[in-house]
Amino acid sequence: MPELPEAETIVRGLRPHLIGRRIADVEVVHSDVLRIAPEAFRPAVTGRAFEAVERRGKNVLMRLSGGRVLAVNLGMTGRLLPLPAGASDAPDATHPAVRFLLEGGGALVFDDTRRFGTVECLGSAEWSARSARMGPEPLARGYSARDLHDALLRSRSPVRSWLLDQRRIAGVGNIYANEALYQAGIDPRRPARDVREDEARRLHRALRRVLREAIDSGGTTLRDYRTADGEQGRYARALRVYGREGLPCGRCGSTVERVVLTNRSAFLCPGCQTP
DNA sequence: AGTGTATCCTGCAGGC
DNA sequence: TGCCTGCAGGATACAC
Repeated sequence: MPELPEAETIVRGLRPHLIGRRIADVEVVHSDVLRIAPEAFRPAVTGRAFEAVERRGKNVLMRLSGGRVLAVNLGMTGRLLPLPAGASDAPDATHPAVRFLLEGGGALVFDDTRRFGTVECLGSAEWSARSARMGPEPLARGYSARDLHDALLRSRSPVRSWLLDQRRIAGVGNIYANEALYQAGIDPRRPARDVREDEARRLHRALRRVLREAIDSGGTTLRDYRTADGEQGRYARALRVYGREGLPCGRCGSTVERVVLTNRSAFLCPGCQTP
Protein backbone atom coordinates (compact mmCIF):
# COMPACT_ATOMS: atom_id res chain seq x y z
CA MET A 1 0.00 0.00 0.00
CA PRO A 2 1.91 2.94 1.20
CA GLU A 3 4.75 4.01 -1.00
CA LEU A 4 6.98 7.04 -0.61
CA PRO A 5 4.23 9.70 -1.02
CA GLU A 6 1.94 7.98 1.46
CA ALA A 7 4.75 7.57 4.01
CA GLU A 8 5.72 11.23 3.52
CA THR A 9 2.11 12.36 4.00
CA ILE A 10 1.82 10.30 7.16
CA VAL A 11 5.09 11.68 8.53
CA ARG A 12 3.98 15.28 7.96
CA GLY A 13 0.62 14.63 9.56
CA LEU A 14 2.07 12.82 12.55
CA ARG A 15 4.73 15.36 13.44
CA PRO A 16 2.53 17.93 15.21
CA HIS A 17 0.83 15.19 17.19
CA LEU A 18 3.97 13.47 18.40
CA ILE A 19 6.94 15.81 18.77
CA GLY A 20 7.69 16.28 22.44
CA ARG A 21 5.23 13.65 23.60
CA ARG A 22 6.40 10.78 25.79
CA ILE A 23 5.44 7.12 25.57
CA ALA A 24 3.83 6.02 28.82
CA ASP A 25 3.06 2.43 27.88
CA VAL A 26 2.57 0.05 25.00
CA GLU A 27 -0.34 -2.26 24.28
CA VAL A 28 0.51 -5.08 21.93
CA VAL A 29 -2.56 -6.56 20.30
CA HIS A 30 -0.77 -8.53 17.57
CA SER A 31 2.81 -9.31 18.46
CA ASP A 32 3.59 -10.61 14.97
CA VAL A 33 4.19 -7.06 13.72
CA LEU A 34 7.08 -6.73 16.20
CA ARG A 35 10.24 -8.57 15.30
CA ILE A 36 11.01 -9.30 18.92
CA ALA A 37 8.99 -10.46 21.93
CA PRO A 38 6.61 -7.86 23.37
CA GLU A 39 8.38 -8.24 26.73
CA ALA A 40 11.58 -6.97 25.10
CA PHE A 41 9.87 -4.31 22.99
CA ARG A 42 7.91 -2.57 25.73
CA PRO A 43 10.86 -1.51 27.92
CA ALA A 44 12.80 -0.36 24.83
CA VAL A 45 10.28 2.38 24.12
CA THR A 46 8.43 3.25 27.31
CA GLY A 47 9.48 6.47 28.99
CA ARG A 48 11.00 7.84 25.77
CA ALA A 49 9.89 11.00 23.99
CA PHE A 50 9.41 11.57 20.27
CA GLU A 51 12.16 13.93 19.11
CA ALA A 52 11.72 13.76 15.35
CA VAL A 53 9.48 12.09 12.78
CA GLU A 54 11.14 11.32 9.46
CA ARG A 55 10.85 9.14 6.37
CA ARG A 56 13.30 6.88 4.57
CA GLY A 57 11.92 5.15 1.49
CA LYS A 58 8.56 3.78 2.54
CA ASN A 59 9.53 3.68 6.22
CA VAL A 60 8.30 6.03 8.93
CA LEU A 61 11.05 6.80 11.45
CA MET A 62 10.39 8.18 14.86
CA ARG A 63 13.55 9.25 16.65
CA LEU A 64 13.19 8.77 20.37
CA SER A 65 15.03 10.35 23.25
CA GLY A 66 18.02 8.24 24.22
CA GLY A 67 19.02 7.68 20.58
CA ARG A 68 16.75 4.85 19.59
CA VAL A 69 14.66 4.81 16.44
CA LEU A 70 11.12 3.51 16.17
CA ALA A 71 10.98 2.25 12.58
CA VAL A 72 7.65 1.41 10.99
CA ASN A 73 7.22 -0.30 7.66
CA LEU A 74 3.56 0.00 6.74
CA GLY A 75 3.45 -3.04 4.48
CA MET A 76 0.30 -3.19 2.38
CA THR A 77 -2.35 -2.03 4.83
CA GLY A 78 -0.52 -0.40 7.74
CA ARG A 79 -1.68 2.92 9.20
CA LEU A 80 -0.35 5.18 11.92
CA LEU A 81 -3.24 6.96 13.58
CA PRO A 82 -2.95 9.53 16.35
CA LEU A 83 -5.61 9.16 18.99
CA PRO A 84 -6.68 12.28 20.86
CA ALA A 85 -6.74 12.31 24.64
CA GLY A 86 -10.01 10.98 25.96
CA ALA A 87 -10.97 8.98 22.87
CA SER A 88 -11.33 5.26 23.31
CA ASP A 89 -9.80 4.41 19.94
CA ALA A 90 -8.99 6.10 16.65
CA PRO A 91 -12.11 6.14 14.49
CA ASP A 92 -10.23 4.54 11.60
CA ALA A 93 -8.60 1.82 13.67
CA THR A 94 -10.28 -1.30 12.34
CA HIS A 95 -7.39 -3.66 13.07
CA PRO A 96 -5.25 -2.19 15.84
CA ALA A 97 -1.99 -4.08 16.27
CA VAL A 98 0.04 -1.86 18.64
CA ARG A 99 -1.00 1.13 20.74
CA PHE A 100 1.54 3.58 22.11
CA LEU A 101 -0.13 5.30 25.05
CA LEU A 102 1.17 8.82 25.59
CA GLU A 103 1.80 10.60 28.85
CA GLY A 104 -0.91 13.16 29.40
CA GLY A 105 -3.41 11.21 27.34
CA GLY A 106 -3.87 10.17 23.74
CA ALA A 107 -2.08 7.49 21.81
CA LEU A 108 -0.46 6.50 18.55
CA VAL A 109 -2.15 3.44 17.04
CA PHE A 110 -0.48 1.17 14.52
CA ASP A 111 -3.37 -0.39 12.66
CA ASP A 112 -2.78 -3.06 10.02
CA THR A 113 -5.41 -5.30 8.47
CA ARG A 114 -3.04 -7.78 6.86
CA ARG A 115 -0.18 -7.34 9.31
CA PHE A 116 2.54 -7.35 6.65
CA GLY A 117 3.81 -4.21 8.33
CA THR A 118 6.50 -4.12 11.01
CA VAL A 119 7.20 -1.99 14.07
CA GLU A 120 10.76 -2.10 15.35
CA CYS A 121 12.82 -0.23 17.91
CA LEU A 122 16.42 -0.03 16.75
CA GLY A 123 19.65 1.47 18.02
CA SER A 124 20.88 4.32 15.85
CA ALA A 125 23.79 2.27 14.51
CA GLU A 126 21.48 -0.59 13.67
CA TRP A 127 19.18 1.77 11.82
CA SER A 128 22.08 3.39 9.97
CA ALA A 129 23.30 0.02 8.77
CA ARG A 130 19.87 -0.81 7.46
CA SER A 131 19.48 2.55 5.78
CA ALA A 132 22.86 2.09 4.12
CA ARG A 133 21.54 -1.03 2.41
CA MET A 134 18.74 0.96 0.82
CA GLY A 135 19.03 2.80 -2.46
CA PRO A 136 19.04 6.59 -2.86
CA GLU A 137 16.03 8.80 -2.22
CA PRO A 138 14.58 9.72 -5.62
CA LEU A 139 13.52 13.16 -4.38
CA ALA A 140 16.89 14.02 -2.85
CA ARG A 141 18.36 17.24 -4.26
CA GLY A 142 21.48 15.51 -5.46
CA TYR A 143 19.79 12.55 -7.16
CA SER A 144 20.42 13.04 -10.86
CA ALA A 145 19.27 11.46 -14.12
CA ARG A 146 22.86 10.34 -14.52
CA ASP A 147 22.72 8.50 -11.18
CA LEU A 148 19.57 6.75 -12.31
CA HIS A 149 20.95 5.81 -15.71
CA ASP A 150 24.25 4.52 -14.31
CA ALA A 151 22.39 2.30 -11.86
CA LEU A 152 19.94 1.04 -14.50
CA LEU A 153 22.85 -0.07 -16.68
CA ARG A 154 23.96 -2.52 -14.03
CA SER A 155 20.85 -4.70 -14.26
CA ARG A 156 19.06 -6.82 -16.82
CA SER A 157 15.82 -7.10 -14.85
CA PRO A 158 12.68 -5.50 -16.26
CA VAL A 159 12.75 -1.81 -15.49
CA ARG A 160 9.44 -2.01 -13.58
CA SER A 161 10.89 -4.69 -11.29
CA TRP A 162 14.08 -2.67 -10.97
CA LEU A 163 12.12 0.32 -9.67
CA LEU A 164 10.48 -1.82 -6.97
CA ASP A 165 13.82 -3.00 -5.58
CA GLN A 166 14.45 -0.94 -2.44
CA ARG A 167 18.17 -1.67 -2.61
CA ARG A 168 18.35 0.14 -5.94
CA ILE A 169 16.02 3.06 -5.33
CA ALA A 170 14.10 3.78 -2.13
CA GLY A 171 10.39 4.33 -1.78
CA VAL A 172 9.03 3.42 -5.20
CA GLY A 173 6.20 0.88 -5.21
CA ASN A 174 3.96 -0.63 -7.84
CA ILE A 175 1.65 2.34 -8.38
CA TYR A 176 4.29 5.00 -8.95
CA ALA A 177 6.67 2.71 -10.84
CA ASN A 178 3.95 2.06 -13.41
CA GLU A 179 2.82 5.68 -13.56
CA ALA A 180 6.36 6.99 -14.00
CA LEU A 181 7.12 4.51 -16.78
CA TYR A 182 3.92 5.52 -18.55
CA GLN A 183 4.80 9.19 -18.32
CA ALA A 184 8.32 8.47 -19.54
CA GLY A 185 7.01 6.38 -22.44
CA ILE A 186 8.99 3.28 -21.44
CA ASP A 187 7.58 -0.25 -21.58
CA PRO A 188 7.77 -1.78 -18.08
CA ARG A 189 9.15 -5.02 -19.51
CA ARG A 190 12.28 -3.42 -20.97
CA PRO A 191 15.52 -4.62 -19.42
CA ALA A 192 16.85 -1.85 -17.19
CA ARG A 193 20.20 -1.82 -18.97
CA ASP A 194 18.49 -1.13 -22.32
CA VAL A 195 17.07 2.18 -21.13
CA ARG A 196 18.88 4.85 -23.13
CA GLU A 197 20.24 8.07 -21.72
CA ASP A 198 17.40 10.23 -23.04
CA GLU A 199 14.87 7.75 -21.69
CA ALA A 200 16.58 7.74 -18.31
CA ARG A 201 16.28 11.51 -18.26
CA ARG A 202 12.56 11.24 -18.99
CA LEU A 203 12.15 8.54 -16.35
CA HIS A 204 14.02 10.61 -13.78
CA ARG A 205 11.80 13.60 -14.48
CA ALA A 206 8.59 11.52 -14.55
CA LEU A 207 9.45 9.71 -11.33
CA ARG A 208 10.14 12.91 -9.43
CA ARG A 209 7.08 14.61 -10.84
CA VAL A 210 4.76 11.71 -10.02
CA LEU A 211 6.09 11.38 -6.48
CA ARG A 212 5.88 15.12 -5.83
CA GLU A 213 2.38 15.44 -7.25
CA ALA A 214 1.23 12.45 -5.21
CA ILE A 215 2.65 14.04 -2.05
CA ASP A 216 0.82 17.25 -2.93
CA SER A 217 -2.39 15.20 -3.22
CA GLY A 218 -1.85 13.48 0.11
CA GLY A 219 -1.07 10.13 -1.52
CA THR A 220 -3.21 7.54 -3.32
CA THR A 221 -6.09 5.83 -1.53
CA LEU A 222 -7.20 2.68 -3.29
CA ARG A 223 -8.70 1.01 -0.26
CA ASP A 224 -6.96 1.11 3.10
CA TYR A 225 -4.54 4.01 3.09
CA ARG A 226 -5.43 7.03 5.21
CA THR A 227 -3.43 10.09 6.20
CA ALA A 228 -2.60 10.64 9.87
CA ASP A 229 -5.81 12.67 10.06
CA GLY A 230 -7.88 9.83 8.67
CA GLU A 231 -8.34 11.47 5.26
CA GLN A 232 -8.16 9.67 1.93
CA GLY A 233 -5.36 10.52 -0.48
CA ARG A 234 -6.56 12.30 -3.61
CA TYR A 235 -4.08 11.00 -6.18
CA ALA A 236 -6.17 7.97 -7.24
CA ARG A 237 -8.03 10.03 -9.81
CA ALA A 238 -4.74 11.16 -11.34
CA LEU A 239 -3.63 7.60 -12.14
CA ARG A 240 -3.24 7.07 -15.88
CA VAL A 241 -2.46 3.35 -16.14
CA TYR A 242 -2.35 1.73 -12.70
CA GLY A 243 -5.49 -0.35 -12.19
CA ARG A 244 -6.89 0.77 -15.55
CA GLU A 245 -6.69 -2.45 -17.53
CA GLY A 246 -9.15 -2.42 -20.43
CA LEU A 247 -9.75 1.33 -20.24
CA PRO A 248 -8.64 3.76 -22.94
CA CYS A 249 -5.35 5.63 -22.58
CA GLY A 250 -6.16 9.29 -22.07
CA ARG A 251 -3.41 10.31 -24.43
CA CYS A 252 -3.69 8.00 -27.46
CA GLY A 253 -6.88 6.03 -26.88
CA SER A 254 -5.22 2.60 -26.98
CA THR A 255 -6.48 0.07 -24.47
CA VAL A 256 -4.42 -0.13 -21.28
CA GLU A 257 -2.96 -3.61 -20.76
CA ARG A 258 -2.04 -5.58 -17.66
CA VAL A 259 0.93 -7.92 -17.75
CA VAL A 260 2.59 -9.83 -14.92
CA LEU A 261 6.25 -9.27 -14.07
CA THR A 262 7.84 -11.19 -11.21
CA ASN A 263 4.39 -12.06 -9.94
CA ARG A 264 3.11 -8.51 -9.77
CA SER A 265 0.82 -6.66 -12.13
CA ALA A 266 2.28 -4.08 -14.46
CA PHE A 267 0.09 -1.71 -16.44
CA LEU A 268 0.99 -0.09 -19.72
CA CYS A 269 -0.34 1.69 -22.75
CA PRO A 270 0.87 -0.18 -25.84
CA GLY A 271 0.56 2.99 -27.89
CA CYS A 272 2.55 5.31 -25.64
CA GLN A 273 5.19 3.00 -24.16
CA THR A 274 7.74 1.72 -26.62
CA PRO A 275 9.08 -1.81 -26.22
C1' DA B 1 22.15 -12.16 -11.76
C1' DG B 2 17.68 -13.46 -13.10
C1' DT B 3 13.01 -15.66 -12.52
C1' DG B 4 9.36 -18.22 -10.50
C1' DT B 5 7.28 -19.69 -6.39
C1' DA B 6 5.87 -19.56 -1.80
C1' DT B 7 5.10 -17.26 2.61
C1' DC B 8 3.19 -13.98 6.01
C1' DC B 9 -2.53 -12.24 6.58
C1' DT B 10 -7.26 -10.37 5.69
C1' DG B 11 -10.85 -8.62 2.79
C1' DC B 12 -13.20 -7.82 -1.29
C1' DA B 13 -15.09 -8.44 -5.97
C1' DG B 14 -16.74 -11.45 -9.35
C1' DG B 15 -18.50 -15.88 -11.17
C1' DC B 16 -21.63 -19.60 -10.46
C1' DT C 1 -27.23 -16.56 0.12
C1' DG C 2 -22.98 -19.32 -0.02
C1' DC C 3 -18.70 -21.01 -2.01
C1' DC C 4 -14.96 -20.56 -4.82
C1' DT C 5 -11.09 -18.17 -7.08
C1' DG C 6 -8.14 -14.42 -7.86
C1' DC C 7 -6.45 -10.22 -6.60
C1' DA C 8 -4.37 -6.44 -3.53
C1' DG C 9 0.16 0.20 -2.20
C1' DG C 10 5.18 -5.08 0.50
C1' DA C 11 9.16 -7.85 1.64
C1' DT C 12 11.77 -12.01 2.01
C1' DA C 13 13.52 -16.67 1.34
C1' DC C 14 14.04 -20.51 -1.58
C1' DA C 15 15.24 -23.50 -5.66
C1' DC C 16 16.66 -23.39 -10.28
